[in-house]
Order: sequence, then C-alpha cells, then structure tokens
Amino acid sequence: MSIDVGQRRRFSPDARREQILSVAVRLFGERGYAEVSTTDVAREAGVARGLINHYFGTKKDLYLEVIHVMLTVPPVALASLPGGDLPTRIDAIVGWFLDVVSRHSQSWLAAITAGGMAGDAEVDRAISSAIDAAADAVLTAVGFTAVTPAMHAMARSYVGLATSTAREWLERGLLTRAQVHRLLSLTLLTMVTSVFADE
Amino acid sequence: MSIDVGQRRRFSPDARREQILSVAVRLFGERGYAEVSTTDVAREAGVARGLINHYFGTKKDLYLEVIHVMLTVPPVALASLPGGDLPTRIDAIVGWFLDVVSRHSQSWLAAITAGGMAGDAEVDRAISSAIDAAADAVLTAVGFTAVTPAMHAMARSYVGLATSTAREWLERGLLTRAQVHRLLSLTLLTMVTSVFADE
DNA sequence: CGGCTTGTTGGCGGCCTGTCAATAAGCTCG
DNA sequence: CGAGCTTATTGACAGGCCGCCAACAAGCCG
Repeated sequence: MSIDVGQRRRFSPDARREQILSVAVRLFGERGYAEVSTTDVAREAGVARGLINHYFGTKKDLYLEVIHVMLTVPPVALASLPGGDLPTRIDAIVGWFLDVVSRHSQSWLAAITAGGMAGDAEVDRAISSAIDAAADAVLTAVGFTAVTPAMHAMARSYVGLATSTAREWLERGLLTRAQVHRLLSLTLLTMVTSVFADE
Repeated sequence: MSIDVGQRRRFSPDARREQILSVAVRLFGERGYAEVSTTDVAREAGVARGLINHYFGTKKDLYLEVIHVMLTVPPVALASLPGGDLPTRIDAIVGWFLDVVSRHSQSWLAAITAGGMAGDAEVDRAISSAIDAAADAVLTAVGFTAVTPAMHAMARSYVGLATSTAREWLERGLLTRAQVHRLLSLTLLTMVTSVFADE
C-alpha cells in the first residue's frame, strides 16, 4: 500500500540485503519458487529488479538464502531436555519437535519439501543438511554418542516420518497433536530399542 | 544423433502422444521439471514445439501426465499376498513395496517428491492420490477393513517413512535392503499393534 | 489425379532472467 | 557551505522460454 514516491533512497548494504531477504522469505513462503518472480520481490520491496541480482546473484541463490533462513531453527532449549529414562527423553524430544514445527509451520514444513524446487543439487544439499541437524538432535536426545552411518541414516528416515506425520496434522488436519505425539513416540521407542540393535 | 531429414511425417494422434510422452517421461525423470524446456522435449522427439501444446496443453499439463505415468504402478500381485499371521503379512507388504520401489526407483522416488514442482495445487493432488494408493495397499494388506480418517492419515505418514527410508537405501546408499526391510517391518508392527489401538 | 481433412509447422507477442554502463544520493573535505 | 567523490541504485538491453494461431502439406477418398 505504501505508494512509491519516486524518490531514490540510499541504504546501508546490510539493511538493503535484510529488507529484500525478508520480502523474499514472505513471498516464497506463500507461493513457492516458480510462482514468485524477481519482479514481484523487487516491486514489493520498492526496489529495482537489478538490485536483487547485485546483492544475491541469481534467483536460485536468493532462494537458497531464503530456505536457509526458513530451515535454520533456533536450537534453543535443545540442551535443556531432561535426562530421565528413555521414554521420558523420547517424550521430550518429540514434544520439542512438534513445538518447533507448529510454531513456524508455514515456513519449515514448506521449505523441507523444497516448495517447488527439488532435484536441484544445491537446494537438495541445503535440505539434506537441515535433515541432518534434526537427525542429530534426535540421536543426542535419545542418548547416543557414537553413531554409525547406518544409524544416522535411520535417524534421517525417522525425520521423514516426523515431517510427513506433522503434515497430516498441520496441513491436512486429519490428526490431532496428541495422536501425532503418540505415534512418533512409540515408533521412535521401537526404532531405538529394536532396530538400532542390529548395529 | 539421428539427424532430422527435414521430411515432415504424419502420425496417428495416439502414436504421436505416446511418442512425445515417452520422451517427456525420460527427460523429466533425468533432470526434473525446471531443467527441461519444452524445446528440449520437442527437439529430442523430432517435433515442432507447438505440437506439444497442441496435444498436451501447457507444460504443466504435460508434467502432470508424466508424473501420473511415473506414479502409476502395476498393482500386480497385490491380491496375492499370503494370509498368514500379522508379522507374515507385514513382511509380505514391506517386501512388495521394496520390490516395486527398487524396480523403477529413478521414476517413483523422484516423482513422489515432485522433482521440482511441489507447492502447485494440481501436482500436489496427483502426488497425494499416489500416497493414498500406497496407504490403502498397506491398510488392506495388514488386514484392516473399516478405516477411520485418522488411521488413513497414519498410514499416509507410514508411507512417508517408507519413502524416506527407501531413499536412504537407493539414492544415498547408506542402508542395505535388509536394514530397510527390518526397520519398516518393526515400525509397521508397532504402529498396527500399539498406535492404531487408540482409535 | 484433384480435393479435402487434419496433423504439423514456424513465427509472433509476452514474460522472465542476468548483465552492465549510467545516474544520483549522501558523505567528506577544503 | 559547496564541490567532489564513492558507491548504492537504476533502467535498458539481450537471450531464453512459453502459449497461441494462422498457414502449410501429408496422406486419404472419390
């Protein structure tokens, strides 16, 4: 609604970057990669289109920074999980995960599936490292110190289950939070006690 | 390498459709949606670009038919699963799933993640119905007849676990088929016996 | 063999993207 | 306080892709 006055204003490079990036995060989060043109971002930011390329390079580079922002979750209180027995710790990590996902669901869930650009090597790598972070959080919360590559892969698989289940809850509304919590807790308990055993 | 002779040839509409579609399936499967232009498909099919729009409409319409082909799996031998006790049936359905996925892994796994176009309404719907089909197969194989919406959603979540685990096996090579089979069997057993109970 | 149906082509207009020389906003220094 | 200079910012240009449509011709039919 803020009609452009036509006056050209000069900002600090950091401020401009931040401003453009925030607009890009909002638009890409709402409509996905293909449905947002750099012209849209430039218009809503009140900026010439060329400035986006000047600060971020290509459109895909901008998108990479956007999903980096959306996937980077404050690892707050991750160290503050209780050290009780296994079911208690599992309850804690599952609850923490559901809190995080539900808080910025529209960003995290959308970005983890690469809202419109899976298959690209760099985008896939960014998503993969986010999955790694979540898998590491699960493994340490459960109490594993030395993890084999196979166990890490299984933890990544569990993150896949967690995201797909959370999607059924938050996007399709077919599950309640209690059901999701119960499902994820029981399956994680099974994986830890039975599946990881053969390593 | 087959240099175009310049002679214009006239085909039956069905034959042309089939030929163009097969080329599109191959290219989209290899490089994803964004990396393939209709010009590429037209060139490799030895056809004018406009003919693609004539037969399929827009590029996204073509892609919709492509992922429909990639996700449509011959439901062969799905009725031939044994009727033993629960662990036996679970073993059968998991083995069947792994067979299907490993056979056309490059298509199915790539398409189920919408190789480059998640977020679009119609594409998401096509993928969702494929997930529904797999979830129904799991539920019937396990022996459930009357399924509540919540149970169906949980089965969809389990399909998410299955695909992410299969990806760790087939694309990243960090798990063996035996490990995947064990993981998926035990988690499904847990879900059936413990999680579905609260319905 | 001539006409006719229709499968097929090629070009037009529009939108998007990356690049780059030109411009001017705002600070600095005399 | 004004001139000069650094550099943030702009606008236009070139290339590519997509949807559309009138014109063209391949092959059948009388």
